[in-house]
Amino acid sequence: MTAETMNWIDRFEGLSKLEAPIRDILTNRSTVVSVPKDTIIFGPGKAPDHLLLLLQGVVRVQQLSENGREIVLYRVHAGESCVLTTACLLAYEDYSAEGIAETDVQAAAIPRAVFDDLIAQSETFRRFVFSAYSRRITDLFMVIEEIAFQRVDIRLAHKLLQLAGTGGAISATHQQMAAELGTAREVVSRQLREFQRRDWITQSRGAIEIIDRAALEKLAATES
Amino acid sequence: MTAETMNWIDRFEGLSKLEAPIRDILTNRSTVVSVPKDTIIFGPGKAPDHLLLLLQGVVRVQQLSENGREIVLYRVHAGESCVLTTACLLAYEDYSAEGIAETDVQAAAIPRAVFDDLIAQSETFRRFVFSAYSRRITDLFMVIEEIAFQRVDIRLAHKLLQLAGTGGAISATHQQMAAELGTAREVVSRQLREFQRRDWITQSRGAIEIIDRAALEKLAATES
DNA sequence: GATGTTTGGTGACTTCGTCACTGAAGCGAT
DNA sequence: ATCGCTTCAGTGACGAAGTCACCAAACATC
Repeated sequence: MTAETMNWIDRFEGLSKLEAPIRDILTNRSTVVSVPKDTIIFGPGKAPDHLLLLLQGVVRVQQLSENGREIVLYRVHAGESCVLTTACLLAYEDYSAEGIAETDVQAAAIPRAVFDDLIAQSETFRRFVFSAYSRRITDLFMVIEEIAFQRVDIRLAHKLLQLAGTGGAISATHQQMAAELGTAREVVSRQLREFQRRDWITQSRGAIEIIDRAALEKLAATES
Repeated sequence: MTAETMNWIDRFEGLSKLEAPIRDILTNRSTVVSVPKDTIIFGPGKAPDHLLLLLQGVVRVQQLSENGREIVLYRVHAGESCVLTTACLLAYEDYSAEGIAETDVQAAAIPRAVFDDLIAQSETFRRFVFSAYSRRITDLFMVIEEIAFQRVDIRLAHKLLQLAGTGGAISATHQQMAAELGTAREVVSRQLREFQRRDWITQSRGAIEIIDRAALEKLAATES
């Protein structure tokens, strides 16, 4: 229980220098939870009472609108924390963002009271938390900048490169790609058709494969 | 110096129940600064090393893009804190948002080290800070939702009502209104012309006056 | 193989963003 | 006052993006 369970702390950049007594609090007063893929971890009317530190897997945080459209805000990967949940804990208003397990997920859940203790007692932990906030806010700024000022073809090229594995294969429907960019399905379909016409990608139902990575990178690097 | 200077703490909802020793730290180790209108309080390459608590005035936080366009993210009013600056303190990346004094501004500046002390020692202060973060993040979510999913005429009507004083007068150029919404000046001009045609507003150089508030409210309440 | 569901394709149309240019309004200096 | 400069707003043409209604192909299920 000691060497084995304490190890997860070191997976977090920023927590490796954590003071010994704080490490103990963290290991003893948090629980490791497993969440199956596609579970809604938090969302409207489902406020979590724990801070989650992701050990394994990916959580997608997205925003829903009344008219059924959605946009992906950012992803939380292993080694990162879901600070939005702490924000949510204290939010007087409900907000409409939700977090979904994109893969099977393992996370360390820290109860609200323990979180408060850790913040009070450890400067290292404080740095970790505020740095996480900072990163998320920066992410949100980038999302705003992109949807407000960037053309969709550039953003789509960017996303394709970002989502593609080393082989260039992407498993996503046009609808899902539209949600990534916060636009409409038809817009994505048309852009992908154009990419295909230029032999930059090939498509099949629910899948996209990048053929000419260089061309997409060139488009993605376009200013304005 | 005592009764007079300690008073500003009570202007902050969330700090009124602050423990006495913490109040002392706050009053003795922070300085009240005055900033003239239009000063850039923080921005790219100008990272502040203080947390600011706004005593008087309004700070506008906005995002700039490479191609010269801009969008207003939110405003900080008296009684609120500029948490973004703390995020900025720890941000490893520079971000492109900037804070501008929209009026003459008075603020209590808390040095980074004192901020850390206060966070460590006072649960009340922690609540205050995290609650402020939560509010800002909610604001950013709303901005994203609006620019991604709302029509500009609805958003413009909304902004006009929001910016108008009790008399219905707004002092802003079309360019400034465009920045409020993150759109182009021509778009705002066309929409305002349409509003004027319907006798909802009157315009003159650098000023807009609301005539038919009810009509604008009806439009702003439109779904989708 | 028949049926229903999901996914993608399409055309027509509206809304929004961009570009290039015009003219009007305000302001300061002489 | 009036000349010149700067800021602000109006305009038309066009391209990009979002919306709507509908269809067809691919897949899933029975």
